[in-house]
Amino acid sequence: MLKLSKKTDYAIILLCHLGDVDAPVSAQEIAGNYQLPQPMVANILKQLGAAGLIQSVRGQNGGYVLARNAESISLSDIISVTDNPFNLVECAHDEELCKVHQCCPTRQPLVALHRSIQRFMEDMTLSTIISESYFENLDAGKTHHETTHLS
Amino acid sequence: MLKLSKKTDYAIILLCHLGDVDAPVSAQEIAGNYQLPQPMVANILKQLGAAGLIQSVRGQNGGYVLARNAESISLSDIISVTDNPFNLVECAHDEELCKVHQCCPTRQPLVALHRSIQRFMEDMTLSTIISESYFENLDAGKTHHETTHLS
DNA sequence: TGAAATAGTACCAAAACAGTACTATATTAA
DNA sequence: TTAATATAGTACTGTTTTGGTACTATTTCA
Repeated sequence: MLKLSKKTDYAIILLCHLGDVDAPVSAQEIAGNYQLPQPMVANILKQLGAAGLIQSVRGQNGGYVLARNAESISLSDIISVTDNPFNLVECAHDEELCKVHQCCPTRQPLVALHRSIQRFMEDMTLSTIISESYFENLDAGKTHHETTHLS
Repeated sequence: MLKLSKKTDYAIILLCHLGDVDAPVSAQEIAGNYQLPQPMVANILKQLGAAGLIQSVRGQNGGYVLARNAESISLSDIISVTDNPFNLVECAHDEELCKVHQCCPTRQPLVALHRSIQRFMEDMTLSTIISESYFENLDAGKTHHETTHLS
């Protein structure tokens, strides 16, 4: 299915939060703040830490901080941690087939789609996401969330 | 996971094939031609037929034909049949939350990504796919499929 | 020393995916 | 008219992925 996993969805929220704060933020704190399942949040933060997107501070008053500035973290970076590395199609029909018959018709155009999405996700940085969500929040009172669901 | 289902992958192949031929083509014929599982192919063709993308001809010497010309069938059309209708994110964290706290930071930028992909898939028609795959096949002998896998 | 945090790992249930099976019906050709 | 070859409809199943949990160890600070 062509959609982001919840893990990715959550990860973006977590990172946005970290991008707004300077002091280390704990998993519990974020989970409470956004009403997300605490163990899930903890797990995702662990993963993001292991991937080097955020830095951990252990011990009491510990938590996580962004490891780099928000401009240098792309949506693509995030997705490769929480989803698998992005692959629109992973040549389903094996290469043998391609040799027997003509090469599968799907590859060329789907590679184009893949690249287009890939570029978009590389250009979209965490700082962009944060600033755009800021605009969103400004008139949140007016719009009243009618547009919450996509498509 | 952000990838196309095999069903969609197959569907594109099937439709490309139908776009190249005038006479009705049977499920068995296509399955044999591309070494795809015959019942799967049959099922996908059934779905594509029910969705009105292709037309069925029953009985001996029957099969399927494109119901419209290849220019008017978009990748988006195909995906909405074989995958669910495209939804990059389906607001995970429920609306209650949005009212309590600020609206989730993910929506705005992900809607942008969603729209971008959506447009791409609407602009990409079956005829485009077929012609691009034709170029691909021309030098299939030279390239020898080293670029078969994405990313 | 105890509380609060991350680190690591392993587990589990539910959903989606990929593929199969079976029965019914339509069409054509011998 | 009958057998063969198609689609039509529906339901089933095994495997993988997803979403989420649990548990133990380790680090740090008060």
